[in-house]
Amino acid sequence: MEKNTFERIYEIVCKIPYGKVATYGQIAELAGNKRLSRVVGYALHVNPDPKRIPCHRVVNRLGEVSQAFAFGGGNRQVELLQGEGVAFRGGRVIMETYQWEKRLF
DNA sequence: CTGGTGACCGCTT
DNA sequence: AAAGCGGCCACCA
Repeated sequence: MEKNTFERIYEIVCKIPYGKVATYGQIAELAGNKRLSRVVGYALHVNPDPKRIPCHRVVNRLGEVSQAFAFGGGNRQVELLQGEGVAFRGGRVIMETYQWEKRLF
Protein backbone atom coordinates (compact mmCIF):
# COMPACT_ATOMS: atom_id res chain seq x y z
CA MET A 1 0.00 0.00 0.00
CA GLU A 2 1.46 3.31 -1.03
CA LYS A 3 1.23 5.97 1.57
CA ASN A 4 -0.44 9.21 0.75
CA THR A 5 1.65 12.29 0.33
CA PHE A 6 0.67 13.45 3.80
CA GLU A 7 1.83 10.25 5.43
CA ARG A 8 5.12 10.53 3.60
CA ILE A 9 5.57 14.08 4.77
CA TYR A 10 4.88 13.09 8.37
CA GLU A 11 7.38 10.29 8.07
CA ILE A 12 10.12 12.65 6.93
CA VAL A 13 9.35 15.30 9.51
CA CYS A 14 9.46 12.60 12.17
CA LYS A 15 12.95 11.72 10.98
CA ILE A 16 14.35 15.15 11.72
CA PRO A 17 17.10 14.64 14.33
CA TYR A 18 17.01 16.41 17.67
CA GLY A 19 18.59 19.85 17.65
CA LYS A 20 18.17 20.25 13.90
CA VAL A 21 15.67 22.02 11.69
CA ALA A 22 14.41 21.36 8.17
CA THR A 23 12.75 23.55 5.59
CA TYR A 24 9.44 22.92 3.87
CA GLY A 25 11.16 22.66 0.50
CA GLN A 26 13.59 20.21 2.01
CA ILE A 27 10.83 17.92 3.18
CA ALA A 28 8.88 18.42 -0.01
CA GLU A 29 11.88 17.37 -2.04
CA LEU A 30 12.37 14.26 0.05
CA ALA A 31 8.65 13.58 -0.24
CA GLY A 32 8.93 13.48 -4.01
CA ASN A 33 8.52 16.99 -5.42
CA LYS A 34 9.85 20.33 -4.29
CA ARG A 35 6.57 21.92 -5.23
CA LEU A 36 4.91 19.98 -2.49
CA SER A 37 6.30 22.56 -0.10
CA ARG A 38 2.86 24.10 0.13
CA VAL A 39 1.31 20.74 0.82
CA VAL A 40 3.90 20.20 3.53
CA GLY A 41 2.71 23.33 5.25
CA TYR A 42 -0.85 22.12 5.00
CA ALA A 43 0.10 18.68 6.25
CA LEU A 44 1.64 20.18 9.34
CA HIS A 45 -1.31 22.50 9.59
CA VAL A 46 -3.66 19.60 10.18
CA ASN A 47 -0.92 18.10 12.35
CA PRO A 48 -2.91 15.01 13.43
CA ASP A 49 -0.22 14.01 15.93
CA PRO A 50 1.89 16.89 17.29
CA LYS A 51 3.53 14.52 19.75
CA ARG A 52 4.75 12.34 16.94
CA ILE A 53 5.39 15.13 14.44
CA PRO A 54 7.86 17.80 15.65
CA CYS A 55 6.39 20.49 13.45
CA HIS A 56 8.32 23.05 15.49
CA ARG A 57 11.50 21.77 13.82
CA VAL A 58 10.15 22.80 10.44
CA VAL A 59 10.89 26.32 9.26
CA ASN A 60 10.68 28.13 5.96
CA ARG A 61 13.60 28.60 3.62
CA LEU A 62 14.61 31.81 5.36
CA GLY A 63 14.89 29.96 8.65
CA GLU A 64 11.99 31.99 9.96
CA VAL A 65 9.05 30.34 11.69
CA SER A 66 5.66 30.72 10.09
CA GLN A 67 3.50 33.40 11.58
CA ALA A 68 0.47 31.16 11.39
CA PHE A 69 2.32 28.78 13.66
CA ALA A 70 1.77 31.09 16.59
CA PHE A 71 -0.60 28.56 18.13
CA GLY A 72 0.79 28.87 21.65
CA GLY A 73 0.54 32.64 21.80
CA GLY A 74 3.62 33.88 20.00
CA ASN A 75 7.03 32.50 19.13
CA ARG A 76 6.35 29.29 21.01
CA GLN A 77 8.11 27.39 18.26
CA VAL A 78 11.23 29.52 18.60
CA GLU A 79 11.47 28.82 22.31
CA LEU A 80 11.04 25.11 21.71
CA LEU A 81 13.93 25.16 19.24
CA GLN A 82 16.10 27.11 21.64
CA GLY A 83 15.30 24.49 24.25
CA GLU A 84 16.81 21.93 21.87
CA GLY A 85 20.00 23.93 21.50
CA VAL A 86 19.14 25.63 18.22
CA ALA A 87 20.59 29.13 18.09
CA PHE A 88 18.89 32.08 16.44
CA ARG A 89 20.31 35.17 14.84
CA GLY A 90 18.30 38.17 13.82
CA GLY A 91 15.15 36.23 14.69
CA ARG A 92 16.09 33.53 12.20
CA VAL A 93 17.55 30.08 12.68
CA ILE A 94 21.22 29.77 11.77
CA MET A 95 20.41 27.28 9.02
CA GLU A 96 23.99 27.04 7.86
CA THR A 97 24.65 25.35 11.18
CA TYR A 98 21.37 23.77 12.28
CA GLN A 99 19.65 22.96 9.01
CA TRP A 100 19.14 19.21 8.62
CA GLU A 101 21.62 18.35 5.89
CA LYS A 102 19.77 16.39 3.25
CA ARG A 103 23.13 15.25 1.90
CA LEU A 104 23.61 13.41 5.14
CA PHE A 105 21.84 10.33 3.84
C1' DC B 1 -19.99 17.96 -8.03
C1' DT B 2 -16.99 22.47 -8.48
C1' DG B 3 -14.23 26.20 -6.72
C1' DG B 4 -11.15 28.12 -3.64
C1' DT B 5 -7.65 28.13 -0.10
C1' DG B 6 -3.52 27.16 2.71
C1' DA B 7 2.46 26.81 7.84
C1' DC B 8 5.91 27.36 0.54
C1' DC B 9 9.50 27.27 -3.11
C1' DG B 10 11.40 27.85 -7.63
C1' DC B 11 11.20 29.42 -12.18
C1' DT B 12 10.02 32.90 -15.68
C1' DT B 13 9.60 37.43 -17.56
C1' DA C 1 18.08 43.20 -10.61
C1' DA C 2 13.05 42.62 -8.91
C1' DA C 3 8.32 41.07 -9.15
C1' DG C 4 4.70 37.83 -10.32
C1' DC C 5 2.86 33.39 -10.94
C1' DG C 6 2.37 28.45 -11.15
C1' DG C 7 2.36 23.71 -8.98
C1' DC C 8 1.24 20.04 -5.92
C1' DC C 9 -2.27 17.70 -2.06
C1' DA C 10 -6.17 17.67 0.99
C1' DC C 11 -10.19 19.74 3.11
C1' DC C 12 -14.24 23.21 3.50
C1' DA C 13 -18.54 25.65 1.66
